[in-house]
Amino acid sequence: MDNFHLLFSKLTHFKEAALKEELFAQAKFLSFNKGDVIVKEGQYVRFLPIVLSGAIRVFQQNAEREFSLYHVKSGETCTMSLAAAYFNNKSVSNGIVIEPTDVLVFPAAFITEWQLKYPSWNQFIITMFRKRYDEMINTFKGVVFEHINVRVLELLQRKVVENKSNTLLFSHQMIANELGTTRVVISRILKQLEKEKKVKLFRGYIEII
Amino acid sequence: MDNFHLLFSKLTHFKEAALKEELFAQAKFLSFNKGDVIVKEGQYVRFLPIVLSGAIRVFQQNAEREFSLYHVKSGETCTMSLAAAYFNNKSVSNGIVIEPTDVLVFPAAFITEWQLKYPSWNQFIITMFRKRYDEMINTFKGVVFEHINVRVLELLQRKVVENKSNTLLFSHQMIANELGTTRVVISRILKQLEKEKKVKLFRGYIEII
DNA sequence: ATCCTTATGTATCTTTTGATACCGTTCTAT
DNA sequence: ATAGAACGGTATCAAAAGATACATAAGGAT
Repeated sequence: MDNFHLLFSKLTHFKEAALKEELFAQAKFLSFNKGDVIVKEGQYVRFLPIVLSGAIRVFQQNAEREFSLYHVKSGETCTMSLAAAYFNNKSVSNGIVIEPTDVLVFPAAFITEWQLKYPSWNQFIITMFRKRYDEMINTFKGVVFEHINVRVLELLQRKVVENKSNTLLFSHQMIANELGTTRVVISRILKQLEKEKKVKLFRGYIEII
Repeated sequence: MDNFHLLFSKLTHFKEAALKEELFAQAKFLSFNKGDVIVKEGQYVRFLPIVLSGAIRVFQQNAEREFSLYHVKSGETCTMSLAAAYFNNKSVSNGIVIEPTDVLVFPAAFITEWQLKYPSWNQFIITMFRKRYDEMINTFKGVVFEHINVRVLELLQRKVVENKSNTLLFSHQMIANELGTTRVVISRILKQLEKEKKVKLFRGYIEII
């Protein structure tokens, strides 16, 4: 299978032959490693990324803490970049690669152009906005209405489904960064969950029961 | 000034003459009173609202609490409705009118159709998505990184700017509902702010100093 | 005037979360 | 092998927020 078909086997949203050709013609392929910074809050965004494989974590931070807004996975784009790139504006969030990741990037100008020309591109954009809204509102609800212990357990259960595995390669610090709290708090809660026979703790990973 | 021009004096985003005509042809005018429910979480959304005057509060709730995501004001639309209406899906939030409000509503089908035909409509849609993201992320940051006393003061200061007045007609309960906490907590914090000479408290309103 | 609702003030107690500190263990790089 | 970093456990104390209860006052309706 050549690159063209490999690419579109992962990007099933796009229907129009002309769109596919344009996508292929304009795309730059980029590969990133774990820890690479894609964008920092305050930086200008001039390119729209679409993830082919791997994952990017989009998060907010202050001096002591971080919390995740969402993860961008295969076939998805980052609506924060989209909203910024469209107006040649600054990013309001940070994006960092959390596993080896292949990305396509497109110059921002095409976002609008293709929206007007290709219904499936437009649908892709709106679908992404919708998906991120849903994710953010759920996170929001968690933060406002739930205690951290509940949020930790829900996060773990969600990841079990996503990863199709009961063993999650998370350090306590990573969980703290997802949820906007500190490592000590997470360790305390995980220990309690272990007492309740809901998880088993190991160095560098957690088993959900 | 006839209705047509009155309408578009408030909706300055829309440039194309043909779009204006279509908007006018397809729109239904609706008037709401304070307290009217526009949409409830879980309801299907089949129409896109654009506010002409007044304001709609979009919020989440559980058994005991509420918190606001954003307010939809003159010239704006609700991106939550947009995302839902586009896919003929259910609303993930609640919308309630907080002052007498005039609204235009359009059948959902036109959202896409006009996006493909009219660049200024498309820009309007993306602008709204961007604006709501910014608002939600700021709220988000507040919830995760700031204590409630800071969030209360920031809310009041923001409203002073928005309303162009140092006197805000807010009850303590309203502030609690904005921020996702309880009346008692807000009363306690406001009293503290009063001691610090940052506000003056009255029945039914607050003066910001 | 009387009753009812809404708004606010405040005290008390509990729970949750945060901050700090210190420890031992495991892994990695040299 | 050894040093240093990353990881996790836990104790102690402080602060923030929540829950509950009760009181007073203002405003509206009849």
